[in-house]
Amino acid sequence: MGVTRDDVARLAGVSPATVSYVVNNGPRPVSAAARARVLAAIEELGYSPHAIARSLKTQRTESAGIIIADMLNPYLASVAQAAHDELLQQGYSLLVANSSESPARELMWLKFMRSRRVDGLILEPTGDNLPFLKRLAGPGHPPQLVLIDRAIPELEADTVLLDNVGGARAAVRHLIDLGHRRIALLGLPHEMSPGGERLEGYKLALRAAGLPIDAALIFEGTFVADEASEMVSRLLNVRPAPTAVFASSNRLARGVLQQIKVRRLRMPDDIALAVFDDVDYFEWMTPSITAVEVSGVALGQQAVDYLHDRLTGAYGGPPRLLRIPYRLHVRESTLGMGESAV
Amino acid sequence: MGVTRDDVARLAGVSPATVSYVVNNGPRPVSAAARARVLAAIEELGYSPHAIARSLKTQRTESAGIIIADMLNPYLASVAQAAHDELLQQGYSLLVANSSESPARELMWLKFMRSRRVDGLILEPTGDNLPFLKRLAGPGHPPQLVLIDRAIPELEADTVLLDNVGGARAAVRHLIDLGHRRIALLGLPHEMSPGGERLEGYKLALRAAGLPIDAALIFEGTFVADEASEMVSRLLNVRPAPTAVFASSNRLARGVLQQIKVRRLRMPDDIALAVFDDVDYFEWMTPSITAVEVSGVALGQQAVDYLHDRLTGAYGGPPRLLRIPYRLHVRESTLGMGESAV
DNA sequence: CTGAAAGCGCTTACAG
DNA sequence: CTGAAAGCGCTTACAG
Repeated sequence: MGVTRDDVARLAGVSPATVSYVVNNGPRPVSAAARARVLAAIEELGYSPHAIARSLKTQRTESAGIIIADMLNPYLASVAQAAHDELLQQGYSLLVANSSESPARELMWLKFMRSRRVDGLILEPTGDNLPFLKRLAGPGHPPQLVLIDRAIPELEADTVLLDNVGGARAAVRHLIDLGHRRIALLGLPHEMSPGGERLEGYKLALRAAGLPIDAALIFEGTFVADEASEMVSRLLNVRPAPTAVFASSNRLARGVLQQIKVRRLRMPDDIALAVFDDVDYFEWMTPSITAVEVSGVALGQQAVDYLHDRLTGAYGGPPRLLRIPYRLHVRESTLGMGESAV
Repeated sequence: MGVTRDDVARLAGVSPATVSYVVNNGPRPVSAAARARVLAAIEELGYSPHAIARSLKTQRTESAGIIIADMLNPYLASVAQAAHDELLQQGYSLLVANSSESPARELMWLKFMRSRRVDGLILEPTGDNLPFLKRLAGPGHPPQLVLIDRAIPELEADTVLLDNVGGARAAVRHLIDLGHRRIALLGLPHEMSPGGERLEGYKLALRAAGLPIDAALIFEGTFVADEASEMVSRLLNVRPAPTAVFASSNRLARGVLQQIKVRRLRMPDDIALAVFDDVDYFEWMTPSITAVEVSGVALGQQAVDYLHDRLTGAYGGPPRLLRIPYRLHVRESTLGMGESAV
């Protein structure tokens, strides 16, 4: 706006320092008379303190960044939203960025966040850029790094993950309990921790039931939505045919729904479906979709809490790791319409 | 990180100014030898230019803000994502904030964005805070304001809206063409432009067909999702019963799906449904849902283009207003399963 | 092609 | 309770 602290000081007839003390409510007292004159001058001029200049002096920006793969994914959107709300409570703002699963873009954003001197950084890592991250996340100096969703064991950083193994195992066990013996896995890339761990949960459930692990039923997908449908198409053509599918993400589930529609199949009679990651619509679709719910809100809040502990010095110990629990919602896509408890 | 331009200058054996000229590639030439020494020193020290300090001097932050009602709404998420991507192209970062439909929270964010000196601000306004916005959006000084989704005629600002009237009219006309005579409207708050305009489109379609406008069939909702289901419940109890519903938002549509599920109704036989705002799942549900698609991506990009024009001085004229066109996707929730063209 | 220096708008120790 | 002043890390006109 062009109006600075000095303008306010001049109009109020005090020193610039006094204006600062009024604006910041401290750290030293200001007489009631001077305060009143300053506040009146601020009002009259429409003065807005320059947060950028303040940051330069204080060496804190009161801001955090979050880099996620895709804010259109409702799960990640809820993580970002929760982080946003939680940070707001603590007086921080949030810079949201999309890596789009691209390591190059991730690196660009990492550099950007560093140049903007964010106090904290929440990262859903692509898995690359390890050397850069190691330098960035050195202890003591900002930004304070918290990893979410995907583990990077080589990095000394607080991490919040999902209980991928538990959730996948529970979903597949549920399918087995219903009598399914040929259960296909629609997986995320196995080399990343969510993909690998959901695959592991799938295998554990089969093994526990004494069922064979058939490589022909295991499909490894990418994050690209369009590929899902084609992959499901191949999956449905396997013989003997699978009677159930466990989809490792809501994106992959969409591919299943798409093929079911195109082929005019019925759930669960022709094929049963269970999904990792619940979406609002799953509950109100017909048939409703059985899904493992993992709270993006809980994950986002936890990440901010970890950040906050470090930033305030409330915690200074070794890296922490926490897993957000899952909840299995059994619905009509596995149970059938008649038995539904809606 | 603590390492500053002066550290680099010292190690490279040049003046601090020369470091700046290398980092910024100008505005004056640097000898190849000096450049090489500077680059080596930057690499060795891990120097990261301090964007905050730079902003203070240049008076530009190369950042923009967006304040939307709710980033969990897939439509608004796509707007934010598109704005993010478009700004990225132009070297800007984006600060995302949620007003949650709260004027107080909106005001807080407006002040925050101003104090952070964002160059541009994209706002989906709650409708309040007009005096503050008027001062904020004075011509010439930052932040440059662009309104989205909701008009505020009293404000001199570029605005990007949806073709609410056209989209609603097309959907209701489609229902009329199928023979429906009692069509209920599930509306957004009428006093805001999207709610009012979608209501107007509904009325226009009825009038054009010579049908009466029955106040008993018009429901005015809020943005709270939970209320939708209860409102739909009342709607379905109107006698004579409506044979079709036009839902003015994806949130409201969820309430319809919920009641349809609870009451075990069939679409479109018991009740037909058309929705303003398409959601990915609508296409793959059974029955698939007829919806008016409005591109959040187009809206986000257009908002950024408006911003960019102003920021670069490419446009300096009077406020502009643009409406994003709609597209009606006719699906099974109105057409029936047999006739579907999937 | 290069350096010394002013200044962006603040905070806060120093001195009264 | 208050003011004058140093300094945060940069950019860029000024002078050579």
